[in-house]
Amino acid sequence: MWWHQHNLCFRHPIEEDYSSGDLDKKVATIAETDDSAESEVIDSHKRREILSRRPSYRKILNELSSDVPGIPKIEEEKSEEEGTPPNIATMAVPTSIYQTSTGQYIAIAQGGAIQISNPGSDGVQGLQALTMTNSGAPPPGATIVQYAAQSADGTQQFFVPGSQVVVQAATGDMPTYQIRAPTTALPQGVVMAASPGSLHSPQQLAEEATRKRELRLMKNREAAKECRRRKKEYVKCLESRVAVLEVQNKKLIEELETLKDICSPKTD
DNA sequence: CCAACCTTTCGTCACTTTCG
DNA sequence: CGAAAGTGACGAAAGGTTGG
Repeated sequence: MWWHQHNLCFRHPIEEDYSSGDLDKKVATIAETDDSAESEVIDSHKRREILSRRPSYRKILNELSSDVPGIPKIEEEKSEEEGTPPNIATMAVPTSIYQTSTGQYIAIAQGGAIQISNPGSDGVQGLQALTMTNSGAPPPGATIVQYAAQSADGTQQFFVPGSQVVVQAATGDMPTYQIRAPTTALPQGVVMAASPGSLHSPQQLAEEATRKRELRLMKNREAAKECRRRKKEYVKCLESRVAVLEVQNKKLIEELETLKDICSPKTD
């Protein structure tokens, strides 16, 4: 059965119909019916070693666009790196704005409201409002705030100066953010995560490892989304280029026929 | 109506490429 | 050179389609 999978997977991605998902399905079905999982992994590795990669979609499309003026380039996203994102400006007088290690912005207003924005999002869902459940003195434990995040489910941790540490305490559809008292004071505006050197117990190390894994998975999830978006854009670009070339080809054929008629008029 | 099949979308892993 | 980003492959899940 492996020959089948090899044949499928060795097809160059550009040659495939991206809108069709049955290829994945067929491969999956083949994998499921194979009773040797170990050989599958080994074979998968061999196949990947043999597979040659081609440049990224962004690179290909940008090369295409440099050749053909009509094709737009895929722009690098810069908004998250150039100061406060636009949607932050709509907030109600935040006293502090922080950026997490994953690029999210967190603003804490004087009234205790917390807003989290995802700079990479489309702006509609990028801003989420949180309301702290305590407005006075914090309890000995933690203040739990919740928000309905559509994309972020990785664990994050960052410090809020003067009083608290914000920890994303749970993963899943409804992550929980906890505002905790920090063990040490941090300077204003510093955003940092717990470093391995500051951890002591095996449990803390395990939590740190879990946090890192969640962060990595979240980043990879977002990267995969972005990659698929670029791939779609790339395919659209190719399709439009095909359409343009077909029109050009048709015109050239017509022109050729006209010239033929002129050069060799019929003698009837 | 429902089971079987198809299509699409998404998360994850493993690996490659890019960047500082 | 290591970290981060990008991407192909894979599997799962959900929704759509179709024939009995």
